[in-house]
Amino acid sequence: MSRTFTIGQLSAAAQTPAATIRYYEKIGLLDSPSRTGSNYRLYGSEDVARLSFVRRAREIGFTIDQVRSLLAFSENRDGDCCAVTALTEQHLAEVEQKIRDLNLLKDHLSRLLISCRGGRFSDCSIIGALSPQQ
Amino acid sequence: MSRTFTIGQLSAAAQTPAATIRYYEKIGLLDSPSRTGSNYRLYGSEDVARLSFVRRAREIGFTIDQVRSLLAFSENRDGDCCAVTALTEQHLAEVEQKIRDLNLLKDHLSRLLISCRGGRFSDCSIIGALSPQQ
DNA sequence: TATAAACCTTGAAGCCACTTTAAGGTCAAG
DNA sequence: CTTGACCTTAAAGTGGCTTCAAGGTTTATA
Repeated sequence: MSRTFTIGQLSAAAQTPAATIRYYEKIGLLDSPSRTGSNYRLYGSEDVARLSFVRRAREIGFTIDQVRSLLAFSENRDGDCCAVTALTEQHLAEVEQKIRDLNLLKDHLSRLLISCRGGRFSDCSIIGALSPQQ
Repeated sequence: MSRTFTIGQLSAAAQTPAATIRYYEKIGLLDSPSRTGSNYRLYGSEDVARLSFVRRAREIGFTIDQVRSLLAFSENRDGDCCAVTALTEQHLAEVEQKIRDLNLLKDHLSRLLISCRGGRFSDCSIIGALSPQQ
């Protein structure tokens, strides 16, 4: 027989704030747990596993909707793994695009800083670069 | 004498949706403009310049609060440029941190994809990596 | 001149993924 | 028996907008 957890214990076990757990329940990402006589939420070990899964997927940047899909996939052990691979590939492509965008931005900011030789605002090349018609 | 702009014309001139212009006015990033007899907002060329400045600063990732500071700096032509440089350096540091984080994430996702050889969900190494106690 | 299309107005709600606040009820330790 | 740590809920706040609903105005066309 498995032990039970209050929301605070689940929070500690799955490294997730209690408010976030309630939020996940509210949006239907986690099932409503049973309650004690005094209306406290009461979880089991399987809830720790499920929430840890959610937390890890979120940590590596999947959206809530993607996590919903991943959870569904993970609970249908006979399905084909391709759907998971496709989701992950799509996510990877988005991450790579973000990296490209941020590298362009980084170069832009670096160039702005190099061009700036100090002095007054009226001479500031950063302000100048943001101002129109220059 | 400079020409006037309706919100739609300002929107086109500064490449910013009208709803965003109203939002910027609401949060005090842009001044309330004068109005026509029929209560339409009426802008001048200086508003095009100011909004273009805001749009460019936002495009390179400054927060609204940072843009507020940059605007204040740019209108005080006698001040010292260091404040602008400091803001830009701080922003650059944040961008560089994000790039590092995303590169770690990218490597993590790539490794997950390489390890996945297809098959059923029960064999899926991606699902496995997200599940606890593995 | 009628009318339709394209503009403008406001306030409020929606987006994402939470976090924080307010105002309480419950439980274990000293 | 009271203090403090836990739990409950609903609602509002975060950032930076976008979208919606329900109107009023102006311009182009038939």
